[in-house]
Amino acid sequence: MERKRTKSGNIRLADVAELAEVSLITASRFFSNPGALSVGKRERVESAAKQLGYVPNLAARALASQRTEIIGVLIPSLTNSVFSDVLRGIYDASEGSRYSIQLGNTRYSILQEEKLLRVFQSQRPAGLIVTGINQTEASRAILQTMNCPIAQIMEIGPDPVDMMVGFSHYDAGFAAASHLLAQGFQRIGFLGARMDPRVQRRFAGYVDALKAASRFDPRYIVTTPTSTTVTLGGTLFADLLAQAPDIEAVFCVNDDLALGVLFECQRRHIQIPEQMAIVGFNDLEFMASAVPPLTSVRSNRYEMGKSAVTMVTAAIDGFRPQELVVDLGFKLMIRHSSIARRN
Amino acid sequence: MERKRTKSGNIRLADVAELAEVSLITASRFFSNPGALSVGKRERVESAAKQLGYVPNLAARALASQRTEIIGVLIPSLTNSVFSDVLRGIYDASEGSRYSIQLGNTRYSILQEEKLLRVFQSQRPAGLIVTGINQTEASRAILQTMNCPIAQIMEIGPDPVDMMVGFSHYDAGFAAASHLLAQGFQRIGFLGARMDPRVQRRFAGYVDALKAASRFDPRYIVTTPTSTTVTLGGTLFADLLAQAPDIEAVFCVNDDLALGVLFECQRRHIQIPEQMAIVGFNDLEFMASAVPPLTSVRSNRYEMGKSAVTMVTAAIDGFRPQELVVDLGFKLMIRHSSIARRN
DNA sequence: AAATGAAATGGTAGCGCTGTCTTTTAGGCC
DNA sequence: GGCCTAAAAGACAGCGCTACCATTTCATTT
Repeated sequence: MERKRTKSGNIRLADVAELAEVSLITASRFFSNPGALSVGKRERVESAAKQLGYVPNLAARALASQRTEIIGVLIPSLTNSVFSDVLRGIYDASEGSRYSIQLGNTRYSILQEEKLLRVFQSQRPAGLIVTGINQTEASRAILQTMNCPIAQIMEIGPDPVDMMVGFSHYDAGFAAASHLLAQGFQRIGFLGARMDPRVQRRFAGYVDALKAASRFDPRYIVTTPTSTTVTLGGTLFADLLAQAPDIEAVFCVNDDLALGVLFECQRRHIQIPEQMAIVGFNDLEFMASAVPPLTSVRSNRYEMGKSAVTMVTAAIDGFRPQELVVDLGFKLMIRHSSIARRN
Repeated sequence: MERKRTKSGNIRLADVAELAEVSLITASRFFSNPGALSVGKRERVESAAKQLGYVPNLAARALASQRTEIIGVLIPSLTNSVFSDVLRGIYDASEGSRYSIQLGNTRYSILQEEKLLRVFQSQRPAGLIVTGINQTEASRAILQTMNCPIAQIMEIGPDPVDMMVGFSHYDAGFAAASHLLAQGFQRIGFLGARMDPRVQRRFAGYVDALKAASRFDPRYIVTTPTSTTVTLGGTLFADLLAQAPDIEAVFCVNDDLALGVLFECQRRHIQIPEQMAIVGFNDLEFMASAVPPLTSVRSNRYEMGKSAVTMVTAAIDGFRPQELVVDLGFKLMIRHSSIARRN
């Protein structure tokens, strides 16, 4: 594989064109629209590029064409497995397209989100995916000026910036609490950690469900701004038991907390569901194989990521979806941990 | 905020320079080396940029300067929480620097890795982080030509492409098995899933430890190429029990499998550790709060990501680390699940 | 006051590619 | 064979920025 030395030492498209004995622009077309070349030239360019080991320069392409093939993605956490699933959907969908993903981690801070948005601005992304509907005023302003399709994911709400894919966390929280009420539980606790906007809406759903049944009591609620762990689930549950020993059931705002509660119950020899019902949120894989299997609220996280990319890429290509707001819903996975003792 | 209309409709550095009444290059320097400007001009450029809402164009910058501030990262999985931790380290470290991360998901395929490497080539990244030491020949060749600092992470081994941060999975597997042997367990099973190169090296460590103690028996081994889940842990354990009912202990190649084994034992009323000892791998957070707490091998995943970025960025800036291969080690976290019944 | 050198500023030429428009060639029809 | 149309190929300018080198400014030294 002999190397042509050019001024800069890099192999440029011009070198390929020269070797293939075609014009620069014809070589360029080979990469953007090979069908436009005659068979002979197509083959010549192809073999010349291969022979020289030509690698296109994306920066030059972006500058000349005034567009990129980058989709910026902003998520609040990398460790939370909820977002791993969303990301997997995003990366899976992007692989089928010509777009690549630029990921930013906001760590649940809307200020960090704003900062990352400014970085994205410099990249001129072709599309954008952001988490949630609680952006700062400045972030909203930036989004408005970015002039590219934008999807807000994880939840749906009023006043979308552009497109939305998610579900109602309020409804999901309401459904979880209602399920426990329907099973005949009366004193239903709430365990919450890292009270981000979506968690708070689940909480609001829980509160309203209990109030509607005249079962609401602030003594049943334990929350902390700390981030979630399994161990924390045990700790919070211990706090809840201390402040409301008569508690019958507990709705955990995510599955890690629920697992922590399960372990704490095992430690204290509390029977599930006979002495304590448990409902989690997200329906991570382990919930179904726990002993006993734990009830949870399943959301279509993978689908959410995938749809977001599909919608954004379609919009980039000029096919804006009919429905700009897509509700992917949720499903209450009722398992042994929340089946009524009486009823 | 009035807008200057230029030919392209975008605000360019030239517009900022014009408004600030300085030359183009002075405006450019404001962003690359503000200290080189006199106070007066610095302020004029700053306010002009702000007034116009100027956003630098990274593609143009990359093209003109012939370098980028992108660090490419290739990992095999987004759902495996091992890599979430590594990624968190990577993103945390990158935030302190001026570099941004471009992430690729290889899904444990070295062919996919090769493909993504070609994509990265087009971006001309300033540095690269790849997972493991098992690349294809072609991938190695690409890495060689990329002419930027490269860190291989997760494990260490012979023949580094450039730099390495990790630990010996063989030693860790050997240590886990040795611990069980030292506790007096004689029939020690192995549960493995998604047998990637690192898992296989852990397995080799287990095999050699048992062979050294003359305790090796292939009947004690159950593996599957399927990807890991908690549920799978239970299933594999059931298979192991079926083919070797006299098993006393089990070394699980990761913590999800170990949790599955725990649940399966609970289901079958098998006492841990009296009737069955369990050792996991990775030491995910839940291991310590399980009932009983589960023994595992802790690796410094977050540190691994962080160090990799630190080493790569230092190398980009011309400060190649003294030690090109960094062994971050591992730590056997001995908990109740593997404490000997006799001894 | 002249000489010196460092700091501050500017001019110019690309970086590698694609959009736009123009020219050439090939193909189809009477 | 001549004419028309479409396909294929090319010329050229310029995307927005920085590297490189040249020039100006100004404080300091003799």
